[in-house]
Amino acid sequence: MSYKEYKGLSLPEIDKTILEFWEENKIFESSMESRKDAPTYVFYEGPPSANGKPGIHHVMARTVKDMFCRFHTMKGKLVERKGGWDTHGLPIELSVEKELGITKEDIGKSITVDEYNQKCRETVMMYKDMWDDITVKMGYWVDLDDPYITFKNEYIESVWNLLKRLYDNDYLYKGYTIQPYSPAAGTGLSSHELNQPGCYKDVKDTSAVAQFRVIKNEAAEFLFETAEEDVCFIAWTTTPWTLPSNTALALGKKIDYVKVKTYNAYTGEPVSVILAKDLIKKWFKEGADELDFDAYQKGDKKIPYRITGEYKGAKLVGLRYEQLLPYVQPDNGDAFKVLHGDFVSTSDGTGIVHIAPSFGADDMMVGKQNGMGSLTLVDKQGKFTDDVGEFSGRYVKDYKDDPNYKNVDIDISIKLKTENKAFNVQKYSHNYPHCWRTDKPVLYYPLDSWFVRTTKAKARMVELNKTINWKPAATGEKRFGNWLENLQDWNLSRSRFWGIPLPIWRTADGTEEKCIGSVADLRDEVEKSIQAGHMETQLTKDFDLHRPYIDDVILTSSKGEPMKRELDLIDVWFDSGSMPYAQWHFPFENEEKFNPDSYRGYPADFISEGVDQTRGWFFTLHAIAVMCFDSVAYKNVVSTGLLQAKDGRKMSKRLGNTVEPFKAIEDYGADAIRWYMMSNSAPWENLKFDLDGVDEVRRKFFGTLYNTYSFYALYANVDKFYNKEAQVPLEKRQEIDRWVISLLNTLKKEVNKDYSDYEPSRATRKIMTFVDEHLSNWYVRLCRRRFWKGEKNEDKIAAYQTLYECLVTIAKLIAPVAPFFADFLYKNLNDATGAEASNSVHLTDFPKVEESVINKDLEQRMDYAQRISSLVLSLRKREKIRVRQPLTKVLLPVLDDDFRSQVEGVKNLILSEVNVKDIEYITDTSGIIKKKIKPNFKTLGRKLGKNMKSAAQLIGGFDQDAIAEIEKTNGYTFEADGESIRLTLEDFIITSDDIEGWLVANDGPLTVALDVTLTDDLKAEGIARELVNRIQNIRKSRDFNVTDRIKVTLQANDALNPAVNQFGDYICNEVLATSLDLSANVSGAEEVELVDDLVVGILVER
RNA sequence: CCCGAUGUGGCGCAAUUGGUUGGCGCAUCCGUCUGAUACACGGAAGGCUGUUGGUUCGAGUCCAACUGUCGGGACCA
Repeated sequence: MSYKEYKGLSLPEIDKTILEFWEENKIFESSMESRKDAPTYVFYEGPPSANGKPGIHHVMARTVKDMFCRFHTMKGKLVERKGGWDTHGLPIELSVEKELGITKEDIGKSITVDEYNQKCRETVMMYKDMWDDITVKMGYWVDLDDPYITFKNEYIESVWNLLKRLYDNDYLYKGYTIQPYSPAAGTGLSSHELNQPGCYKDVKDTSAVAQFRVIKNEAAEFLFETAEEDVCFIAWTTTPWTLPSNTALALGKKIDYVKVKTYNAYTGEPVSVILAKDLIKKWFKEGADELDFDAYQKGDKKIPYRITGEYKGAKLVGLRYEQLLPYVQPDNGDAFKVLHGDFVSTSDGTGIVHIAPSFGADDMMVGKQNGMGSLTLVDKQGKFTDDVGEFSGRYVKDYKDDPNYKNVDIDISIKLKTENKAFNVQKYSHNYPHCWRTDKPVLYYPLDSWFVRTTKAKARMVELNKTINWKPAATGEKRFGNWLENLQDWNLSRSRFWGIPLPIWRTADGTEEKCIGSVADLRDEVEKSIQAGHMETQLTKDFDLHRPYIDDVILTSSKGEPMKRELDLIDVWFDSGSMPYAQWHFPFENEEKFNPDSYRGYPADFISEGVDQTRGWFFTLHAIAVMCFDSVAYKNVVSTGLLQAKDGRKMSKRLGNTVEPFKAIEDYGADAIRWYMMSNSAPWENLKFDLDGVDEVRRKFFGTLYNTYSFYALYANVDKFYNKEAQVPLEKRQEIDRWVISLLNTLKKEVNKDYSDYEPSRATRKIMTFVDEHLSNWYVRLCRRRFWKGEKNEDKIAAYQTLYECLVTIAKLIAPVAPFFADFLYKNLNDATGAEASNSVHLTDFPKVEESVINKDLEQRMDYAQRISSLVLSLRKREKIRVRQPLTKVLLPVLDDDFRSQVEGVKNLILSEVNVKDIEYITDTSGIIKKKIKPNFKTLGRKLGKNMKSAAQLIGGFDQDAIAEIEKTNGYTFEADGESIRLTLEDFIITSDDIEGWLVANDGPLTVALDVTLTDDLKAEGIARELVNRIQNIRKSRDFNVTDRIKVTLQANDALNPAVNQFGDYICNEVLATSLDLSANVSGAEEVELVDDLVVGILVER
């Protein structure tokens, strides 16, 4: 079978061909089947939600996942890749509500919970086909046939089992917290919802500074100068409606406070107020401290004041004050006391903070810490309860769009003013969160919630995190590490409908509760309940564990009381954090995957998601693993960066700068996109995605590789080389063969290391350099003649074998990143030769390094050759001498014998590459080399330390004689601080960058001069080579076969005579001519310009 | 406001972990080869490494502050 040849490179075409091949031959399945008894490399797929369309950033994330799974498969591991779908959560509820045109309030009214959930179930998979499609098209190998789905009963049962484990180990508790709550929508809001654009709005509210009268007792004595003095703490609030619920004040221990004597602006009564010293200027007019107190009249614009005391906050802590609006007293703790709060600042307000524990998270916290009671005088509709006097029943904000709504904040302020309790009332503009659905202001409200006591496992979580290999490390140490250090308990409750129900049942009085850990347990409990008369029948076989059905399950307590389920659902993050276990329905099935003797399925060796999952999936996986199994959930984690538009901004539909993934793949091929993404920068950097960059990858990398293959295929077919011949031993091959094989093995080694270290950009860049610079632009270019010239002898076979090995190896090295092209290349080669048994590159093993063929001397030698050639070419260019014009010699200064012998080894390569006859080495003794000396800072730094500067200056001043002396004596003795320090040759870098009387070029330590003298012989040879070139061009333009013999006739011209006479045989040989004649009159000749001003006629006949 | 990442020719990225001549690709300009026809190859030009200060004999690299960008969190009185 011959090698396939193609008209041109089309990556999208290759995608299609290879996809078809994979499907027909079940390559993905085979790649796992063939490893089924091998050690595992465990990968977890973070489930996407199929209710949104896949974007180009998913291609990025999944390329990372795919490539490491493919790599480890090739390394001989069994890599199971179970796909999954995230099916619960708010986005799904929202899209359903949007589709049906309903809101949360309608659920249970205009639509039953049953119907609602049914709709969710359908919506969840809305774009599943599209996801499956992109998965296939981008070449992501993941098991789509048997994915885990978070809404399935099996999945839920596993989650319940985890919850039960937590419950049994005292990790679950019910408690109050202050959460954002929308009275208008009647629902709590997640911080996620609050962070949606537009939620924080600038609003003008009535703000009040209230006066809290200090109770004069022993502790407070020091504040009072006279018995009648009215001393008040003043505290500012932008939500006066919380004032009736005030139970404490908070200030900072270290903050300086003052007592200021003044008059109340509204009543004109004398009063002494306490506030932070830093904030005096905010509340008192400049110069008013000099006004006459007795002259003050009620209503004066400037109110006189005097500072009459100064105290540290610590001294005020513990003092008591009179309740501001005494409608109700708290019965659940102490009240009306001054506390210390860390959060108190003097950036605004008065430095004293009004605390209503029911309406602020900080308030709640500081209140709890100090045993304070709370008042919740606003109900869930957002109106005052019945015991708030004249305010009873009034809405604290306009939640009902009532045209007659009267602002309660204002009325409360007025009441305070008239009762001499308001120090200041004014409009205040600030940023306040609003419910994104109703557009109404949010309240912070105490809500019942179930919590996971993650704080209890904090130390262990921190400890185990240190064993995880994070890419990049900073994400694990800093971002995730800091987050763990500041861990709060995990609020598990969500008051929604579509999600996993909390499996906890309680008696009405809350004295007894049960946590259910499996369906079997549930059935047992139901059985008991039936006997107790709370239920009539056992659950059906396929009983849906979702709401509303589960809510109808009533259990029975030890005393025979009915127990009802806590209505909450759990946070969907718990769903996804449970996937290691729930995807296998553990512990009800697949226990062997979790067997500590083998651990074939747990924990994961590798996961990867976007960095935004740090506090999401990465955390929940970790938390659940640590709390339930005292284990990590993953050993290696790559957190990928953001995919931005090419202008560095976020991709968004609004800006119209999104890249459509299907179209991109259709246009450029999946591999170009994958390779671009992996090679452009490390996966955790943000990627500015630019299709021009993808196109560049296609041209430069895949184009070059394709051409290299095409070249190989063209000649190998002509020579019928199918790699059946015995391998020519390396020592019998040419040096350039040994070189490229050496480099290839170095490449294998490094790529293997980079892939193993999760460093795809390093690996891909090295491969690109090898393919472009070394394989194509050096090996193939220099060896081109070997492939088409002469018989199929040993040297030719060696060349084929060498190039074949390079190409096959490259196919394997790129297979994880560019799975389509890799298989295309591999199959084109291997299908023709049958050298390996595999019919796909993805079933082969990753190439093993042959250390014995790595020859660093050889690599360095060739590096010299490449660089010296480049220098000579640049000199030619500067002198405007074309490459086809041969020259006599290159001059090369030699500083040590090693260098000379290295160059000697590649001399012929250099000479033919740059078309020069000889290399002349010049040594010291010639006297024309100018040397330069430089300190070697790396070694000198240790020896000299502070004396570096003077040493560097001294060394810089060395002349040729001094340098010669150093070389002769192998060093130099340096005097400093009365000490003499012996420096060796190693401490200097001696180079030669000039040759007297010659034009030179240099590159680092290399220096090259070119003899540009042209003799008649050289000119004739130059012409001969130009002729060869022109005749070849004519052959090509006539579409002659590469093997056709020709007859050449030249229009006679004196300038051609020397060339034809001396180099006629050479010309004939090169162009496969049987004759080469000069004729005075050639008809049908092509007129061609040979060199400047020399036009000749050439006739080429078959 | 807090935390993290990041800032290197016009653009996208490197720099052996602190060593003195800061590389590569694209784009630009000028050329050139080829029995690989793929806009391939070569060359040139292009930089006060965000700013300021510090540590050090020596800083793109370490530290601090500031500043721009991105992300995460908090947003309260």
